Amino acid sequence: MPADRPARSRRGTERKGDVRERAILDTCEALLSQKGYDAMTVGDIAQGAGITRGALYFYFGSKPEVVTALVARTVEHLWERSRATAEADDPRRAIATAMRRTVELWNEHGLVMRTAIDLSLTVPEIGELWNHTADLFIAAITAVLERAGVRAGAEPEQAPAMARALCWMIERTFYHASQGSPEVLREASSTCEHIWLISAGLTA
Amino acid sequence: MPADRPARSRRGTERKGDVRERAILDTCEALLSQKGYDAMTVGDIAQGAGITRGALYFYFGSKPEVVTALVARTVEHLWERSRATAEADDPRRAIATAMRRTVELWNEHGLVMRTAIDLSLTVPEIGELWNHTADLFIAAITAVLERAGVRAGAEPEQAPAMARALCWMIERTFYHASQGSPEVLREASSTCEHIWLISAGLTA
DNA sequence: TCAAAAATCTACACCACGTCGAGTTTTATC
DNA sequence: GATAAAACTCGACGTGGTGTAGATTTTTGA
Repeated sequence: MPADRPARSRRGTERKGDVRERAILDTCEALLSQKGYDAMTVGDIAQGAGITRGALYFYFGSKPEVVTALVARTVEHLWERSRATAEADDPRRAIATAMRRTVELWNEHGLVMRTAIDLSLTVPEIGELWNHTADLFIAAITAVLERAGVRAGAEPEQAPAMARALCWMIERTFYHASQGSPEVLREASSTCEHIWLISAGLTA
Repeated sequence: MPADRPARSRRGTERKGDVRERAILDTCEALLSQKGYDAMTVGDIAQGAGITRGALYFYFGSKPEVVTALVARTVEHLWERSRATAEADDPRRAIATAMRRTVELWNEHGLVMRTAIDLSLTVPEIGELWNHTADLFIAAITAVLERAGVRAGAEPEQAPAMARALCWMIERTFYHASQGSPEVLREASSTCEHIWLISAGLTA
């Protein structure tokens, strides 16, 4: 999306509203970590962004829409960073770097990712966003598994189904671990990596 | 909890309110499946149970409390059924029966379990209930892993940590699969069982 | 400079929540 | 089977958050 700046002239054509919009999203993220989703009121967000409630409704139609935009922003960042992941030839190496990348992502964006997961059911748009993201990861895991010799195919014991289960394992494990210290997160990552390796038939 | 009936005389000392309370919980469960948690209003529940909002607040202090009670009721049922699980000597057999049991549980109580998971963050009481349940399963998985030869100990590649990751994998996989057909659920179960077996070193 | 578009504000109506106090029914006791 | 206590029910109220409407000010671009 940030690719279609028509480059009006040179000079960033930065509308005033663009700045506000970013401020709203930033405030939303901050409040999300302080009070959580439902304790956080639209008035809080507006106040934090330096405007009134009324003004906020000029930018977003509702509270969930604000959060959806925040999730979209974050998820886009995820896609950027994960584009070239897991392309190493050696499956072991691919798995190792994928997990390292994952730890980084959860360290940076854990909060938003957790709220995305939490709201996936109640806010359909967020659900789609997150499912799409998951599908990308599942595809990547599938590729690694197949390169490691796991049979392709739709049966429950073949690569895609296993990749799906592994993806959910990683999601949920990091969801919990990212609420603790970075230490905890790294250990959780080790465990996931270990199970992934074994599942790929790369038993040490 | 249903164990401490003082057995006033013989004859069930069934207070009128007990019936109402059950009606409220049943209505809550029904509405939960129809409209979801936040669409469902306290007035709806009361109406469904044949009383007014005011009367409902005699039984429960708030909407989340109603749902918490519903989760508690269901979770208690889970504990009942899972008490004697995974006690078979042969790990393979233990894993197989555990997964079969899990499929049954999610088929029967999938809805409530999903909402319990969804509300774990926002309603602390539900979070505790669910975490406790998860801990039981993790302990059971740990036992099986160790009986299968996986090293005990707190390191990320030893039994308890692996059991935790496997538990989250199963939780999340069933969470998603239980929204689809029983067919889907059984396939998901197969995949989980397969990964669990491999992780236990019982590669077919 | 000036008109259109963008941004902001205040005020309002709405809905759901949870509380209160006053009533009615059920239960236990003599 | 009368009666006091408890269990239960109701309608009305206050509160707080949501989203909308219309008037008003600021920014933009020609």
